[in-house]
Amino acid sequence: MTATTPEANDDGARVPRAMPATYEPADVEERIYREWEQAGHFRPSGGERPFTIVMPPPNLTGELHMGHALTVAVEDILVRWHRMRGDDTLWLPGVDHAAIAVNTLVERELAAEGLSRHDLGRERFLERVWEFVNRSRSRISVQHRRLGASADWERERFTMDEGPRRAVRQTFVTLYRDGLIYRGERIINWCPDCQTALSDLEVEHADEAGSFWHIRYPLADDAGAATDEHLVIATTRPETIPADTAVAVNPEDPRYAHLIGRSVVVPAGGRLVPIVGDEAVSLEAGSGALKVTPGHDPVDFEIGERHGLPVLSILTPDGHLNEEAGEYAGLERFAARDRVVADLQARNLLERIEPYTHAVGHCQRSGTIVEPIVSEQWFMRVAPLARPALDAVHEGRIRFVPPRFTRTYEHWMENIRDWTISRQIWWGHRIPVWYCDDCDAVTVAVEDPNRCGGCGGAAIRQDEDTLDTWFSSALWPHSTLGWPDPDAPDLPRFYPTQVMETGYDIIFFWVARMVMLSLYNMRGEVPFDTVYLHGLVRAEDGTKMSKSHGNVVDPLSVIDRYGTDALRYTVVASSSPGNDQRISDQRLEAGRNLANKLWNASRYVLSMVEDGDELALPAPPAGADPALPVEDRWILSRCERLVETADELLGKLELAEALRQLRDFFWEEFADWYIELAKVRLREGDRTPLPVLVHVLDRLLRLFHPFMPFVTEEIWQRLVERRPDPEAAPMLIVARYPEPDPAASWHDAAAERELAAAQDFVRAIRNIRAEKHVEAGRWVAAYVVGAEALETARALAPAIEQLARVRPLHVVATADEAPSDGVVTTVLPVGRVVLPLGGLVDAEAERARLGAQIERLAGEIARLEGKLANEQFRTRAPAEVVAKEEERLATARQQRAGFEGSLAELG
RNA sequence: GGGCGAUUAGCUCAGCUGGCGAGAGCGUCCGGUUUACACCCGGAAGGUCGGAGGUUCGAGUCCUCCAUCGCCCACCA
Repeated sequence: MTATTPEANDDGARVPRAMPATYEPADVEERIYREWEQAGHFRPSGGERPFTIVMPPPNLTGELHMGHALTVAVEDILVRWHRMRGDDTLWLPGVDHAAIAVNTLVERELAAEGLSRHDLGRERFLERVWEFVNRSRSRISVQHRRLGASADWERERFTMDEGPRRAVRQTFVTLYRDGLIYRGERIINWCPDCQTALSDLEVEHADEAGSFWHIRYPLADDAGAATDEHLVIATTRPETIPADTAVAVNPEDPRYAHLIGRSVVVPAGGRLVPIVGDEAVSLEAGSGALKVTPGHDPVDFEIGERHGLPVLSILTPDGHLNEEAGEYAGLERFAARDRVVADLQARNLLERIEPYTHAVGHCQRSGTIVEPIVSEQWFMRVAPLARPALDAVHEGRIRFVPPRFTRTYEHWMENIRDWTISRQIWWGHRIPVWYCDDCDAVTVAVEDPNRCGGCGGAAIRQDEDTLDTWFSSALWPHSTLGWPDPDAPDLPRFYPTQVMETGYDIIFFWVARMVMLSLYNMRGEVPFDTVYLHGLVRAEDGTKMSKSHGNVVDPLSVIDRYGTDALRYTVVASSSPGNDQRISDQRLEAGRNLANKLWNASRYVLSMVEDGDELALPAPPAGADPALPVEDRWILSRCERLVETADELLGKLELAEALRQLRDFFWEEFADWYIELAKVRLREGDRTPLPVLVHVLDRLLRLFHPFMPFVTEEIWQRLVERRPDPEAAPMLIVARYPEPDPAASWHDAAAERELAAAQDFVRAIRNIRAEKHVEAGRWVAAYVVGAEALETARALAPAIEQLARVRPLHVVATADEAPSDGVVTTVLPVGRVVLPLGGLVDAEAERARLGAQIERLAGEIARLEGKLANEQFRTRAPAEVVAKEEERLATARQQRAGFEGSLAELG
């Protein structure tokens, strides 16, 4: 609690800690974070409404990406906001095991030692992985702390821990029993580099320039010998020719229909295969005849099934051709392609080569070109799960922000295909299935069995494969809360969670699957009600950040340079949901500058406070207290409106807009105007602005805190040394967030109007000074002619003098009372300002200036007159719009008359 | 082949259900050691809101078409 206890000197008097002139995040952040953590403020407080966020798994590779930093920032903002509102907030940090990525990294480490995982064997390999993972995990939690994540670290969840592992197994078993998980031989995507099966989602298609080889397939005669006739077949993958088991043509195709039933000689390998007719063959594409390679092409696989064709597999797991490929056996797949082409050419079977650009599937992880191969894998039948997942969105039980992603989600769900869930890697949740050496039974169980569920024999072996990482990720919202433990206390309290925050690139991988499997496991209860999707964070040049481009901006180095608050500000203020943003030093500087400005404005306010100052703000009467100076009533009114705006925007998850509003109020109204106005009084020994300064500062710190937690906490703790929190909150993180006052007691429209008038006067004078190059240090006399704003101008005269650097300031009621010789005049809607600048004024120039103003106003008047003369406008536009235009017209006319008067006086 | 997004000041972007005399930050220009802050203060310049139609009293905002850029989905060889 040292932070809330001011240092005492020998007399026991309070000695406020010094505040350096520049805010230094590095001196503050780590200490503040420890204070929060030690005080236990990250744990649920037991408030009435639960608010839950489960932190998305960061990248276990140990690198922190900007996208994840944004996720953490947004979630932390929401968590802090809810916590300050008294909600029972639970934020569980978690790590998923990122199976393929980790596997690859560890294998790479091994390769550097000249080893492969097979040299180590499963057990020793997994030991290596755990070493790696533990290193990464500690790095990850440090990273999150530095981002300011106010999560309950003591309850960190890792999907490979016991609890989540039970959840994975339980889900697998239930799905299996419900017939939604099955094992089968299908054509799947295979990455020869990662040497595992991949789901469709993990394959990224990219257009690549390649070739279209047009190849002659000789027709065979009845005896099976090649004839001189041939069929031309086009392919982009000649290396698969040895696996051809048929040629297919469209039965409607007049060119080829008569050939159905005959055979061709496969030009590589020489096997004799039939010509079949199949509707799937396009009449337009290629040459119209298709080579059928069921072992290495998904379309062909289906054709093969329809015609009972044999399936030939000619690829080894690492992408070489196997003995089925005959003379090409042992060649790497692309070397084989070249060889096949060369052979065909030599035998005059290559008709032509056409340049061709087509989509090629790449492994998301390794970038290697994936191969479709036939393999025995585990699959999840997702169509039955998709139905309730669609309903949940249709019925509005889950809402997307921004809503346009609803369609993306629906489209995917409606066209969903079975999910390949088994992976041939070792790190991951092992498939809870055991096979028996003595019988055909498979045992599927949550607990490791010791005998076969079929024959009871002890000779059982567990399936070697592991599950797709996204399988366990899909359980995240409930598995982290303790499911399937029936006594898990968090589950009934904190499930469903409220907001799921993530990048839109991950809707299918994660969001959709969380919805499906959570609904399934949680008896139809949705995992979260809102999916908030942020855009991608791009590099300064607009390209995607990637290591190969070398344009990755590391959040930690940004924090080192600018501070966490600056990073959070930048990344949140410039992000609207679903839209990408670019990050640059310039933007980060803006964030740092704001933190510094907060620091300095606070420094000023706090430096003004002395022992014995009255800091309590009188409670507002039903209306704002007319006894208070107008600027006090103004800022209090504006501040109340800010609270209302922030409340509304945060409720709508419009974080960026809320932050902009906070910034604008703080900088432009509080710092630039109110503090400057207050200085005038304080210099004269009037202490009455202090309660207002302290009050507004206090509200601002609270409002800003979720966004910029460190600088606000550091300041606030110094603030409460001077004026304790009314609710005795020990730290800002658990102080009360400002909420709108239902009575709107501080609203004061009159004060807002009056102060706006004073601002107009000041700006007009400053404008004239700048335009006429009056030296900034020089004090000149000025006249303010105010009709309705007269009283305000009088009351604020000392402030206007100070802010506009005019002295003496004459506040007069009519223009006659101001001089007209050697003056510069500006007519405002609220009155006019007259600056007698004598020798500085060139009468000719002033005439021109006034003339230009008159002309500008004349244009506006004409426009408004035209609009108001339009009967259609008067009848169809809402009355208040018409009234507004009429008022504008009146004001413009009045202003013009004022300028014309000044012009006439000039002669 | 389908779908989505972007196009607003020199740059990066806000502008929610149509009322906008279109905003911000950075940059530019002019002027400032006013004892919180030069990571600052004051002032200014700068946009026919990608193009063409349409709906409307009124369009940056809604509709149609087009152009450019980007993304996602898709088994067409």
